[in-house]
Amino acid sequence: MNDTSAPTEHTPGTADGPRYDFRAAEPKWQAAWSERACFQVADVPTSGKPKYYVLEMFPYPSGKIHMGHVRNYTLGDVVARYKRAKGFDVLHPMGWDAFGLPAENAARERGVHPAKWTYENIANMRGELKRMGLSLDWTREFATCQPEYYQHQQKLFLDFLASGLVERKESWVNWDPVDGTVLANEQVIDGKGWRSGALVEKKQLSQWFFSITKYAPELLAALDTMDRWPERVRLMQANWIGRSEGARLHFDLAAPEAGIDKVEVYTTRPDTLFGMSFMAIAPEHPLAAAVGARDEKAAAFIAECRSKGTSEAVIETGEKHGYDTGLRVKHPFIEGATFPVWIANFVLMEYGTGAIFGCPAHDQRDLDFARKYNLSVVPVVLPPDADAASFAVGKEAYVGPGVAYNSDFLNGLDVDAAKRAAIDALAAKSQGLGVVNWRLRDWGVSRQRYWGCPIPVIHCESCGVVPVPADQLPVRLPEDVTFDRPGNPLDHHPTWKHVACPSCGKAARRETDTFDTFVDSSWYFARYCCASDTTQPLARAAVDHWMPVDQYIGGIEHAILHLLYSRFFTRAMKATGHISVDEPFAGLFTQGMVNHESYRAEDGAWLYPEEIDKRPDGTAVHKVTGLPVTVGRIEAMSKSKRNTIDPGEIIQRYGADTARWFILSDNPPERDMEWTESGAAGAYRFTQRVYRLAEGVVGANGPCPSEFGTDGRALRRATHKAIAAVTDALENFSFNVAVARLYELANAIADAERAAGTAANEPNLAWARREAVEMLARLCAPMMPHVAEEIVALLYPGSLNLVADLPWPDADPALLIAETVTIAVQIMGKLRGTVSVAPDSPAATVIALAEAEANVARGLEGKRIVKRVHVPNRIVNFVIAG
RNA sequence: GCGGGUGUGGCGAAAUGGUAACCGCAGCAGACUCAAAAUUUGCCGAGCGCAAGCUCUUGUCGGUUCGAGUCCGACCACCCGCACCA
Repeated sequence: MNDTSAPTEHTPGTADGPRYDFRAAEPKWQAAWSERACFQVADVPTSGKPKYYVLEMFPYPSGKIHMGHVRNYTLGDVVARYKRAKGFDVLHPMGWDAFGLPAENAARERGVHPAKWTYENIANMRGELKRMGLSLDWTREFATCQPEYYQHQQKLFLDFLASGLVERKESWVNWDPVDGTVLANEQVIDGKGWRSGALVEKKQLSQWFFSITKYAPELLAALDTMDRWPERVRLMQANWIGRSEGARLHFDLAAPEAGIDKVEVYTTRPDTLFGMSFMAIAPEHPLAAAVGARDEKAAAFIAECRSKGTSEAVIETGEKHGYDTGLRVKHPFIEGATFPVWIANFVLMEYGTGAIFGCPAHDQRDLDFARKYNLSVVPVVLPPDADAASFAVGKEAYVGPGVAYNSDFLNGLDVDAAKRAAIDALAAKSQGLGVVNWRLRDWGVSRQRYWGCPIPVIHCESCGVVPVPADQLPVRLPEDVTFDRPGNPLDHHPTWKHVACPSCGKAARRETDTFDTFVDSSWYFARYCCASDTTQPLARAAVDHWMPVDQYIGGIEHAILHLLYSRFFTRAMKATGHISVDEPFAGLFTQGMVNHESYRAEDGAWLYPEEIDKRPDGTAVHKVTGLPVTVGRIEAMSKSKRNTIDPGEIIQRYGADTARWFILSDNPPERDMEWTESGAAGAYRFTQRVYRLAEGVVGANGPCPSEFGTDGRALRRATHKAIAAVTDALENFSFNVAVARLYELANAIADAERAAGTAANEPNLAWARREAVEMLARLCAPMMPHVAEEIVALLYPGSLNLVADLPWPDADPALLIAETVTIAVQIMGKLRGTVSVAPDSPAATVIALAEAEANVARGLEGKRIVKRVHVPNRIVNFVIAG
C-alpha cells in the first residue's frame, strides 16, 4: 500500500520524481490531523462558538467506494473544513447503513455470514475513506447492524407504539411464492419476482405500519418553510404526499349483498354526479370478494387482476378490464335511478375508498371504460362558448371549466360552485361530506428478512401482541442461522422465536419480521450527536445542541423516501420526547451523478476503460487485440456497462487531493459530471504546479512591508481579490468557480515569478509572492488539504501550525479597490471602446474621456447625442439620433 | 397526461440587467532537449478586412430597457420525477 516507487507512466514528474510526493505527504498529514484530534467535537461543546452540522448520506457497505461517494464526501468535506475555518464548531460524522439484502444474497450465493461480509466491507471502505483525507470525527462512527445501535431503534419503536404512532394492520402486498417473502414494488419486474422469476401475487398480510399519514398535513405544510431545500425536491415530496379536496359519499345498493348495503366512494368531482353511468370497485374491495364468493366468473376475474395487476403490459397500455357484477346502486339525487356495479382493474384499493362512481363525459379513464363496455356518456359540464344542444363527448373527456347542465339543482353553476352545492346537498341527506384526501399511505416496515433490526414484539395466543419490555432490549439477531432454503431464516431458526410471553408467561412466539432498512436511516443523523451514550437512543442536551443538520448532502435518488421518512421520524421522536426539532435537515444539497464514456468491442461486449487505448482523433482500439472499439455514450457509471473508475486506483496513482480537486473543478456540483482521464491528469498537474510555485518563495517571511512596486501591488490585489471571490464561491456551493479563481491566482503568481526574474529591483515583490502562495494554499485547503499543509509547512519551517487549525483568511478591503477601472463605452448599446479612469471618477470626467476616445469619437461624428448613460465604474452609453 | 429542470465555443463551463465566453480540457504553433517525457511561451466562437476595425453569435420568435445569456410572453428540443390517484 505505501508504494513510494517511481511514478508510473501516468504520473508525470521530473526525472527524479515529482517535486511534491503525495505518497509520503498524504499519510503524514492524515496522521497529524488524527493525532491532534483536529476534527473531534464534544457532544455538548463549551467553546461558545456557533455550531454547524455537516452530514453526507452514509454509505451502504457494498465493499468498495465508488466515484459517487468521492463526490458526495468531497463536497461535504469542503463545507466542513470551510465552516471550521470560519469559526464554527463543526460536527462531521460518518457511519454505515449496514443492514440490507445484498448481505443476505452474499450469504445465499457464497455461504459467507452476512455479518462477516458486512464488517469486512466496512473495514475496507473505512480505509478508502480515510485515504481521502476527510475531516471526519471518527469517534462517532457506528454501523446500523450493531446491537449497540439497533437496541435504541427498538426502544424508539416501543415508544412510538405506546404513543399510537405504530399500528398492525392487514394490507395487500406483493408476495413472491417461491422465495416466500414480501417484495417492494421496485423488486417486481414484469409482474415477476426480481430474484426468483416467479409470478408475483397480491396477498393480504398482517404488517407493522408507521402512521406517517397522521403527519401528512404538517409534512406538506412545512415544505413551504424549507427554503434551503431544492425546489425540485420539495415539489416531489408535495406530489408524493398528494393532497386533494373532494367529497366522500355513499351509494345504497338496490339489494344488499352478503350483508353489505352501501358502497362508499371518494371523488374530486361531486359536481358531475348527474353524469354518472356506472360504479366501479377495486378487485380487492370487500364487495368484490362477496360477489366472488357466489359467482365463479367474478372470482376468476378477481384472480386474474391479482396476478396480472402489476405487470407492465397492463400498466403501460392502460387497458381497462371490467366485470359486471349484476348489482345496482341507487343515485343519491335521482329518485328511482340505479346504475350497474362493475369490478374494474383500474380502480386502486389503496387510494380513496377503493370505489368510484364513473362519469365518462368528464374523466378520461371512465370514458375509455364506458366506450369499451357500451355504457352511457352524459355530459353535465358545458364548456364556455359551447352549445348545450350540440355539445357531445367523443373520444376525449372534457375536464376543463364550464357550467353545469343536465344536472337538476346544479344547473347554471360553475364547476367550483356546483361542487360546493353538491356537497351541501349530500350533507343535508347525511349521505356525504367534503373531505381532504391524501395520496400518501402509511409506511409498512415489516420485512421477512434476517439481516435487519428485529421488531421487538411477541405474539401470545392469550394476550395478543405484547411489546418486549424495554429492560429486555436489545432483541438480538441470532448468529447461527442458515440460508439453505427460501424464506426468512429467523422463522426457520429452531429456538429463537420460541419465548415466554412477558405478560402471562405462557409459551409465545417472537415476531420474526425485521424492519425495513429505511427505518435505520431515519434517525442515524440524530444518533451521531450522542453516539457514545449507551443508556438511551438520544441524549437531549447533545441532540438539542447539534440538531438540525445544517447541511445535508446526497443524491437526488433519496428525494422522496429517505428524506420523507426521516422527516416523519423526527416528528415522531419529538412526540415521544426524544428531540426538540420538527425538521431534521435545515439545508439540503443534491449532487449530480458521476458519468463516464462507455466502450464496446465489435462483438458488442462492454469494455473497461483500462482495456482500451484512446487515439488523438477520439477513436479507440482494444489494447490487446488492436481491434477498433466503439466509443459510446457518456452515462452513469455502472458495473454492467463496465464504465466504472475505481477511486482507490485513482488515489493510488494521483493522490487524494487530485481526485478531490478534479471532482470539484469540472462543473457545478448539482449537475451530472463526466470523469475524464485528461481532467484528472490536469488536476494532478495543478497540485504539482502549486507546490513548485511555493518552492520559489521560501524565506520571504516577516511583517508586511509598507511599500510595494507595481508588480507587487498588482499581485497583492490579485491575492485579496481571490480571497474575496473564493470565499463568496464557497458560501454559494459554487466550488467550480472557487477552483477557477484559484487557477487565476496561481497564474498571477506565475506572472509575478517571471517579473521577478526580469525586474530585480522591484521592492518587496518576494514578500507579495510569499503572501500570494500562502493564501493560495490556505484557500485551496478545503479542496486539497494535504498539499495545503505541505506548502504551509514549507513556508514556515519548524512551525507547528496546521492549516486545519488556521482561521479562514480575510481580504484586506483596501486591496479590493482597483487602482484604475476600465469603463466600457457603448454607442446605442454596442461596444465601441474602453477608457481607463480612477475608481469612482465623476460622471463628467468619465463621459468627456469616453467621447474623446478615438473609435467612439468616430462613431459619434455628425450625430446628435440624445442621452448619456453613466454607470459608475462600469459603463458609458451614448444614445444618438440622426 | 401532470410537475420540474436544462439549452452559451470542439468539450466541461463563467458572467450583482452593464465589455459574452473567466478558468480548465482538447487542439495548433514555438522554446528547452540528441530525443522523448516533464516544464514553458503564444494562439484558440464564426465571417469580412493588409490593418484600424466592422458584422454576426448565448435553442426559436416577440416584448420591456439607454443596454437582455440574465427580466416578461409564446414556441421548439432534450433530460428528470410522478402517473389508471377518481
